[in-house]
Amino acid sequence: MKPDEKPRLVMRKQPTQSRSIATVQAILEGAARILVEQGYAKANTNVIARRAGVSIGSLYEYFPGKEAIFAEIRRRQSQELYSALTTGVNDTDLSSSIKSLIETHLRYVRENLDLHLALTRDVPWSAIADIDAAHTVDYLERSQTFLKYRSLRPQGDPVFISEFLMRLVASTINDFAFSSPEHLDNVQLEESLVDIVGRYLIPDD
Amino acid sequence: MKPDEKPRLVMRKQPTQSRSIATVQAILEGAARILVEQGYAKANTNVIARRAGVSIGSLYEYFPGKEAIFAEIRRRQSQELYSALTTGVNDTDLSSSIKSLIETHLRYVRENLDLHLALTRDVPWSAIADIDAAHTVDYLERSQTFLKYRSLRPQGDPVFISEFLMRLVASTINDFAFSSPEHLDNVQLEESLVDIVGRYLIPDD
DNA sequence: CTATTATCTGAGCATTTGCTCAGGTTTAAT
DNA sequence: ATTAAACCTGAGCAAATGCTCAGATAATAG
Repeated sequence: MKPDEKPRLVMRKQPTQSRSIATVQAILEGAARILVEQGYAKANTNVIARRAGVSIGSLYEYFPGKEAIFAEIRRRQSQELYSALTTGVNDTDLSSSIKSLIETHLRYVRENLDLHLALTRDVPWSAIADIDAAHTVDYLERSQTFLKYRSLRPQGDPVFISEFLMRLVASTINDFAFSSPEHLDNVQLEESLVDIVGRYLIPDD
Repeated sequence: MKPDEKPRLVMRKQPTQSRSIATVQAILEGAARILVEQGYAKANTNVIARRAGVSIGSLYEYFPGKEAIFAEIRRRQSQELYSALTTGVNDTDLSSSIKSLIETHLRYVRENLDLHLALTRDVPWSAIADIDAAHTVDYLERSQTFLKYRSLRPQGDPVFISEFLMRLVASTINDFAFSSPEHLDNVQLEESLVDIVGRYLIPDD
């Protein structure tokens, strides 16, 4: 029997009144600002509270520490991306679904560049480890059922192929955002991604 | 005239005697251990020094702070990977060079998994931002001259295509290491990468 | 109107972390 | 052997950070 440790990455309680919802919102926005402008190291709870225009006591009312704040920010961002990706997929046209996924992902990264970069660069893995996991699983299942019943060029496990392509697209976009953000607006990037995935997946007929 | 700030990411001085070289080595190894086992947040200078069996004073003799220690670790790791990648490339056979790059990169990540993950996950961007830059530039130049004088299927800027593929391969491997390390030993991963890149690049003849 | 619950405040103590410095030891040079 | 330079030590202070708690204010319920 472990003396069950207190969770350090989830909110202590959910705000119910509109006043407190605003408070939490202010904290999250303040934290995001500090993160983008000063980096994770300088984003301590006192600084966040001041920037949010909220007392330090209120902050600890809802969050057990700064990790939990950024975990929550990440959760919301992740949810937003996932929703966007999901809506673009239709179950009948493979090519157009691929194109839509890449387009949507690129657009999302462009539109949230600063926060997206700061979150993935600076916030320690331990704080955001399992957050995307649920979405990823969900996402994988979708794309798997999608691919499984189609005859595709590459031989081998469709489950793996599905994961492989998903990670390839996402990580390539992230890497460009990281190291070469000027290319996010370069049409070549989108075209190349669509091209390489399409060519890999679809038989030459 | 800026009051030129002291660099916070480079070693204060190079050790010359064998004794001090060993000290620095111990510090780097201790730091790497702590990083892997406890994470960046818990790796403060006092802990690192104790783990390295070195006094805190000695640590500050060589490093201005913990960021510099991990920057140095990163520099050495990056150098190792870059050397490995470079040797595998020959200037005549495109297919075999691609295969070699992918193989080498995968082997490197497999063999340094824990440290590699900890470095990219936990160590803040600010500490390792420009370290890979030099290598990347170098690397890009090589692959560009390599591709530029060859007729390739994809139309468009060969400079971009070169960067695109480099980032695609590297980031996909890293992403699997991150989120799906069990697949690093899966032959499908290597095969798929070789397949997708080869098919993208090389005309159907 | 009263009681209860939710929310907010910020001074301030405890803990952690960063880092120096005065003094000691080892190595190299002459 | 003597001196100089390189190297090491760790107590301990300054600064940063984490977090609580006693008490105030606002919303809601009965």
